[in-house]
Amino acid sequence: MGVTIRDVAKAAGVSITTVSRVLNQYTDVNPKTRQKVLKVIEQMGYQPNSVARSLVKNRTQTVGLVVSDLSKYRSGHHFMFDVLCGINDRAQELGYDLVLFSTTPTAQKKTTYMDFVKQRRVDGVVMMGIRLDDPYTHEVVEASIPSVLIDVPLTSKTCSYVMTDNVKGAKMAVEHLINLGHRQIGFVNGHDQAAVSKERLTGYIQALEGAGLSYHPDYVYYGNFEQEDGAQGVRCLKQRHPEISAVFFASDLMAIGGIKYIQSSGGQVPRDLSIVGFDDISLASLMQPALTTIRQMRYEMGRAAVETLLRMLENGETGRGMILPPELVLRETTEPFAK
Amino acid sequence: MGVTIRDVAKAAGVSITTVSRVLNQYTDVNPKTRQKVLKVIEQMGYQPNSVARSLVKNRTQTVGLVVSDLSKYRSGHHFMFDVLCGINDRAQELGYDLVLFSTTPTAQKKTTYMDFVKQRRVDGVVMMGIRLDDPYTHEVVEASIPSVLIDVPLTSKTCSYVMTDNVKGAKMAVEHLINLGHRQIGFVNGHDQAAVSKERLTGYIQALEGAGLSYHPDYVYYGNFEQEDGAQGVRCLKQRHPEISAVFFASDLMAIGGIKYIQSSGGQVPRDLSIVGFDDISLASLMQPALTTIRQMRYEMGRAAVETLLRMLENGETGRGMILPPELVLRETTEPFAK
DNA sequence: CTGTTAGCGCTTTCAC
DNA sequence: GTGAAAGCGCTAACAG
Repeated sequence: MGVTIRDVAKAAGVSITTVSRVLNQYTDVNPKTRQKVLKVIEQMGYQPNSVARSLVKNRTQTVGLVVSDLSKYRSGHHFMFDVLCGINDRAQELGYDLVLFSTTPTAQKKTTYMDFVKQRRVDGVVMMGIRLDDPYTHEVVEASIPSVLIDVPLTSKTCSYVMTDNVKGAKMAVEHLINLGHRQIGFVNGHDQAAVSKERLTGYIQALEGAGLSYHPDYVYYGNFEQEDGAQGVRCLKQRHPEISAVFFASDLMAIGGIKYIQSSGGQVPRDLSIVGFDDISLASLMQPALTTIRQMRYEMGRAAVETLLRMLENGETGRGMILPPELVLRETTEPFAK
Repeated sequence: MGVTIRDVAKAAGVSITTVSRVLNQYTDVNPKTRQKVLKVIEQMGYQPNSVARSLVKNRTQTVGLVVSDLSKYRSGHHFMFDVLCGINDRAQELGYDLVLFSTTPTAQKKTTYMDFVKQRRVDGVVMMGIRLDDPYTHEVVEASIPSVLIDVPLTSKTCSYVMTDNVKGAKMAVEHLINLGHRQIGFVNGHDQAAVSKERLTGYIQALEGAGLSYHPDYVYYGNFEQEDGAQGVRCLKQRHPEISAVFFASDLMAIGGIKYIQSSGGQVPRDLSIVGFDDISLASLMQPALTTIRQMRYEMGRAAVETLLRMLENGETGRGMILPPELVLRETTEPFAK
């Protein structure tokens, strides 16, 4: 069915080597021969078989995107999708294909990360959605194949990472609240096996201390980035500490949960509680009231990940961290503290 | 670096043929030999090289997902992401890998659909986000490799499609409005090169006629599924036909644009205009007021697409259409018509 | 500048 | 039951 390099060679009256040469842009080919071959290729609609090429070159021009349980991110977590778009776009631009690999939790096939890499022979990997205590995590960092982690600040010779400056982001959020006059500020964080949670907590504390306020561990609630966790968080916090006048959430989804909770119990945002989220998902600006939040450059994170990966791959660069700046987006869910 | 079948054979004291046999679950292998080989494989951490395997078998165990300009769907169009998750999950379950192929509009690399398929040797393809007038469209339908189209009702021997029953969905939406007493019902449709737009228009007309109402082509506005198109649509419709009391939108995003427009011009939904959307994206339920809409089973569409594809691929089934049911989700943006 | 040759790692006849 | 050998489509020395 498919036309091979041999067919082209025969039709052009040259050896397959010569065809291979023009295919691979070698310069030592007689211009006339090149033209002839090119013409035949065109006519026959020949496309080199990348599988064969991969086999001999031992490179697939493919990067793997490993996500633990992609489907988990369906409802609302558009973080993943935007990063994915960035990865896909940049990979395409640089001539690489993207293959998805998501570990299904159901039917926990023991296809480990390394199995995937070894079998599919991807040239490099970017991972997201993994936790610090994930068994994969260290497998990747130690692996010989280049990798880039999204939101996990670990490096090795072959492993880089890309993440937002979460300390700064959290700090900006909380300082904004402080500037508005709030003094009792709660924090609904993500689970503690996410690197970002640790960083955001640090930022929260730094902002507090920078303003001479003391840090109450009891003002922090740990959720799982989901909407219901946000509702839970506000409920617990307000119940135990009615004096809290503002809450910072480690994700927009949780912030929305928090807002919905306040509203459903007869309150209003920001009148009864000032709220700042994190991410700036598209929902944030569409909400009523529109959510004040810390924007992450998701698409750019994806692009940067591929960029970094290919630099390790093609230039032999060594692993390093890359930090993207957050941005405070002022909208309608915060207002000055009114005693 | 990598351990090959030859290494395993040597270590196990058998020929590579035998190793290949146990790898491929052939039965004509002495149980003892099999055990020995298996043990060596385990010890050496051997993983068969799927590239080599693909070359000789001329099958890659890979399906391609072709999307025209994936990034376009970033803000708000979570339709794509959910379908993608479905595709990914089902493909994984069935032992196939997913490779993404999105055509970047910028730098319109002339890498056509067929080039991709021929080069990467994917076994089959699912396409989404393509238009009827897209050059790809017919290339795919006619191709020898199996394909499944999402939302484009075209079949051939090797081409199937999966889509929601859009006629019925639109009909349900409009009938709901009619039952509420509305008589002057506008329709903000998608662009007319989308198959779904045609179907939804049909449903709209059918509902009208079924209730003995007449169809005014002038009550239909054509947008591009984006938020701003919805705003535009309502503006035009209300301006030219102030008597319109309800509008059906061909996407939630447009419906939201419509709602925002009404609100920003001092009106209220549903008091001043009843609204029904289409899709049921996560935003819909989170909006204020929450959006009444027609739900599409996006994740299931993705799964069904892969299912169908693999049936063509592995059982030689011939192309066919698959229709998934829509569902009316009642929320807060519609109310009885009050003269 | 061009052709010959030897693999890349695997599956698959075909003998034994 | 098992092995030898051919070959998938291509690239990469190495000659000429």
